[in-house]
Amino acid sequence: MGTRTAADSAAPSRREQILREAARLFAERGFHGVGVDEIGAAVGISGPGLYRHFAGKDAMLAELLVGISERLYDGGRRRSEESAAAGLEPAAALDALIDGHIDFALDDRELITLHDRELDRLRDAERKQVRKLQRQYVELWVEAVRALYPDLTELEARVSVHTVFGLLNSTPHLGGPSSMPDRETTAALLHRLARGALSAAAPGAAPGGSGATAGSFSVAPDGPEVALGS
Amino acid sequence: MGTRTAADSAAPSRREQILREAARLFAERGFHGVGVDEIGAAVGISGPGLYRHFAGKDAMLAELLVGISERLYDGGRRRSEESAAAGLEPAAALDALIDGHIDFALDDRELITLHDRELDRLRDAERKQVRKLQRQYVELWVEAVRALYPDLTELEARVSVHTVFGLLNSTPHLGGPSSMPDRETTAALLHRLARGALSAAAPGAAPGGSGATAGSFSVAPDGPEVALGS
DNA sequence: CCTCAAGGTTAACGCTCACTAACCCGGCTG
DNA sequence: CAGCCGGGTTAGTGAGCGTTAACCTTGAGG
Repeated sequence: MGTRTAADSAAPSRREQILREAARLFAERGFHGVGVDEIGAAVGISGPGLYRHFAGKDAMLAELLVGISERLYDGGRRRSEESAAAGLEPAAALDALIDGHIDFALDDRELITLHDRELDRLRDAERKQVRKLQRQYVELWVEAVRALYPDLTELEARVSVHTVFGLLNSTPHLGGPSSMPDRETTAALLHRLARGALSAAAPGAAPGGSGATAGSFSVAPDGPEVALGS
Repeated sequence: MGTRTAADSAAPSRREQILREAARLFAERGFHGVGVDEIGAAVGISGPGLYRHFAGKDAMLAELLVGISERLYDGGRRRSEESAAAGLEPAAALDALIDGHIDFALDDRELITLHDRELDRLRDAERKQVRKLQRQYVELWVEAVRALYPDLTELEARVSVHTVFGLLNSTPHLGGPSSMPDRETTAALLHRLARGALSAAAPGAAPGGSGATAGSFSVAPDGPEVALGS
C-alpha cells in the first residue's frame, strides 16, 4: 500500500488534486475518453508525471470508486448507528439515510456518475470490493425501509431501494444550477420524492407502516389527492 | 441516409441483428470497451465485414441512440394524444405515460443503459437531435404531471420528472431475473413507486430541510391507488 | 456463359495512448 | 560539500483498434 493514508485534508497534496481532476474528467467524457496527458495537464504537470503518484490510470479509477463506496457505506452506517443509539423511530432513521445520500448526490455529482458508469473497468479484486460495499449499503437501507414498512417483502424492499437510488442519483441529469432550485429546496424536494416513492411501495395501497410509528403521516394541505378510482 | 426504413420487422435482416448485438455489447462494456471484431463475431461475420452495413462504429451508436429517443418520444406522444382524445382524466393520462416508460425500461434495459451513458460519444448533429427528442419527451411528462398536480411549479415538475426517469431507468441495476419478481409484479411495483414519488413532490408543510424532525416531511397517506393493469 | 452486385474474407496501415526509459534539478541531511 | 531522493521532464515503444484495400464467392439475369 501507499505509505500515505488519506488523512491529510488540509493540504490538497497533489495526489488528492489529481484524484479530483481525474474524477471530473472521467465523469465528463468517460474513463476511456480521457488520456493521461489530459489529467496531467489539469493539475499542471504533464503526462507521465502522474506515475510518480499512481501505478497507472486504472489505479486512479480504482481508488476513486473504492473511496466512493466506502464513504457512502461508512456514512450510512454511522447514521444508522446514531439513529439506533438515540432510539429514534424508524421514520427518522430512514430520513437520516435519505438525507445522507442526498448530501452526497448534490455535493459529488461526478462521483455518482462514475460510480455506476465505470464499475466494470475495474479489476476483479477491486470490483468485488466495491460490489460488497454496495451490497452492504443497500442492506442498511433495506433494513431501515422494512422497519418502517413491515408489510414489504424482502424483494419488494430491495427493488424499491434500488429504484430510489436511481431517483436520488439522477442529479447529474438535472443540468446546471440554472435548471435547479437552490440547494436547500432541491434537497427537500428530493427527500419528498424518495419518501413518497417508498411509502407507495407496499402493494396494499395503504402505505404507512402499521408499525409503531404510523403517526407521522399528515400532510397534503392542498393535496391534489386525485380520487383515481376511474 | 439509409434507403431502408425500419419497416421490415419480419426478417431480422442482418442490419438489425448487428444493431441488437451492438446494443448488448455497448451496454455491457461501454462503447470504447467493445471492438468491431467483437461485434462482428457476435453476428457470425468477422471484423470489417460490418462496413458493408454501416459507415463506421459511430454510425451504429448514432442509429441506436436516435432510434431509442424517437421510440420513447413517439410512444409517449401517441399515448398522450390517445388520452386526450379519449377525454381521460389527468391521472389516467399520467398512468399511460408511466406504463409506456415501464414497458420500455423492462423490455429494453440495454437501450436504457446506452441512452444515458454514451450520449456524449455522438457527433454534434446527432447529439443535438437526441437532446431535442429528450426535451420533447420530458415536456410531455411535465405537462401531464402539472395537469394532475397544478400546485407544482414548472421547475419542481421538471426536476421531479427527471428523478422519476432515474427511478424507472434503474432497472438495469436490479440484476438478473433472480433478484426481481416476475414482470407483471415488477411493473406494478415500479408504477406505484413512480406515482408515489410524484404525488409527494408538492411542497407540503415545512421545508425545514434537513433538519429537525423528520416527521414533517411525510407523505400523503392514501397515495396513488394505482389503477393499473385494466 | 459472362457479368455484376452483394456480402464476405484477410492483410495491412496509421493513429492513439498507456506506460517506460533516461535524464534533470532543487532541497534536505550528514 | 556530498549525496540522496521526491518529483518533474521529454523521447520512445509497443499494443490495440478503427478503418481501408484488395481479393474472393455466390446467385440472379440477359
